[in-house]
Amino acid sequence: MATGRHHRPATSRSRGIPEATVARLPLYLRALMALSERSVPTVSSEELASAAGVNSAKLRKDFSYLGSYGTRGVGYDVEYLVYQISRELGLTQDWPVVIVGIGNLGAALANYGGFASRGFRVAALIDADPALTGKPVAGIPVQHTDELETIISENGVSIGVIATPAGAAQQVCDRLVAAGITSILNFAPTVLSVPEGVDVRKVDLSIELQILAFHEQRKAGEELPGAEEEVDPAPHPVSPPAATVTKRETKRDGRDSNRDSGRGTGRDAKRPDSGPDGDLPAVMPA
Amino acid sequence: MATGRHHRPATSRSRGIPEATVARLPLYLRALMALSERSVPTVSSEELASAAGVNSAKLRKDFSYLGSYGTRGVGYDVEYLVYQISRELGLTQDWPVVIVGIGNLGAALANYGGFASRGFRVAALIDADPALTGKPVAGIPVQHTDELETIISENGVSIGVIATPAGAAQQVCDRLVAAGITSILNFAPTVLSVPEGVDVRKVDLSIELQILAFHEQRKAGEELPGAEEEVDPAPHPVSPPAATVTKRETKRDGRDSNRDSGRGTGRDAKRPDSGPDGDLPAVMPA
DNA sequence: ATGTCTTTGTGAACGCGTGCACAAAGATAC
DNA sequence: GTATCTTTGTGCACGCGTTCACAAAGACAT
Repeated sequence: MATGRHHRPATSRSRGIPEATVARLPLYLRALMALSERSVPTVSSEELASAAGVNSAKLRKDFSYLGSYGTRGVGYDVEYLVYQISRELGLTQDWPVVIVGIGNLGAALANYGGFASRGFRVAALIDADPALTGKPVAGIPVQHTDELETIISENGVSIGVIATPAGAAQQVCDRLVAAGITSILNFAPTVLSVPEGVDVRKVDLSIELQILAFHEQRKAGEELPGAEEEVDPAPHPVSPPAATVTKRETKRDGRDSNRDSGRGTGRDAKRPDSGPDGDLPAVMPA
Repeated sequence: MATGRHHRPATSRSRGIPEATVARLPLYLRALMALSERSVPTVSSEELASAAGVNSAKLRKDFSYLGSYGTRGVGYDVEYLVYQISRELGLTQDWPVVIVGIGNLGAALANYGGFASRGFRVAALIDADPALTGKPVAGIPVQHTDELETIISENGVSIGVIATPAGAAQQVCDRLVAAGITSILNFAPTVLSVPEGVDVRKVDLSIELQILAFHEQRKAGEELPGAEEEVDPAPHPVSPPAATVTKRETKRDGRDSNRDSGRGTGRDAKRPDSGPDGDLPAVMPA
């Protein structure tokens, strides 16, 4: 309970630009700036789309939300479009950013070049470790967490980056929000709860890898024509699952369950009680 | 167009688990392991959902794709569910991973604890800089790029992490794929093109910040009822886009040669100046 | 001018994802 | 056994996002 709203009305009803489109604008902008760098005057939707790795129809529709900035029969003026997208994204103004948690990751972020390239500027580095205080990272001296509120209000910071351990993230988040931050980029592997009106985006290495692993496993399974899937047929020769849990016995041990007949949709999956296919024991087996 | 396929059929038609669900499974798993740590035997969809920061109906529907693992009137068995999700994600097996590009970010990733926690294991660190070769990072000696193919084939690596500068990413990507990698996590700010069958997920700090900036700008605009917003009312005195780069050569590679000489007139830029909708005509202010 | 050619902008159809709301299933009490 | 209560599993509807396909718009040629 009390978990903060995770998202806005999602409709972005104010100016009617779909979220999915907003998420792609930076991609287009990057491609356009590369073209600009090479002094290319105009691009067609087809060219730009392939440079950005998207479908050309999608790109045109995305741009249509911004207005009609193209010329039929010719394409889009690169410089003009760069400016329009930059303005739409709010990149024509300066965005001071604070990074909280200057460990390996925080330091890497501070050093990241692409940071300052656009309108973003690292206003301060903050860490709870007194040993770090004053030490320069990426040319910026680390400040102690005690200064957090002061730094944010004095610099008018509205975007914060959390690169702390998971345990400290929610606490840091709360302080950031209380201090006036309204946008957070979270690198800690935790679900942050924030009041309405505060945006949170998360970057989670572990989750990304797990998603890749899922697809990887599926690929490996399909590879073989033999219809092996569902219940893992092959006992893994690798180490048993790192179940560090090993807690007390599950009092509800008789959990056999079973695999229903695949896609149970269409008919309510009758769950054959005490199925004959004794699947797996209650907890992480070998 | 030669540009690689961007995505799969997106439907994951093989086993019918929606992509959106797969992306949430790691979230559930994390919440479940926290519960397991505290020896909680069962959870309701409501509790687990709030811990994972999602809607309970969504969670139930997600789990329904995996099978019927709950008990009505009670909830879900934590240990059992941990195992089921782990298995579904392929986390019951060992996934060796290589990290290419051991700069600030690559080193931070190598040191990242959550990496090895699950089935993932850093099999090797690879960098093109000879000065780094042999130096241990996070306890693992960096190996030179020359060894890339050998490392991957000998260790049976199928997942690669790219943490190189943008310029090197595609090249590294091509070598990884040629060596047998079929899943890539890309931290370089570039669109990678890969052959079909290879999965790419990207993590892009700059894009995330730009998305936040967009919302931040919108918030600031709505804040004041009748204040500044919309298109900036003060259009810049029109100055030709030729500002920064005045090159004009259209010698772009073939395929558009049909109208090469045509638009060469010095002041060709004549796009929607003073367009019908009366928006601003200006361009990027340098 | 008229015609042809290229490329945009968008209406419309479709599919996926989300959330509601409720019947079904099991636990628990009696 | 029956009744009640809790919580799952899912049918259904709705809205967002993607894609197709084409008319409209402008450039260019004659």
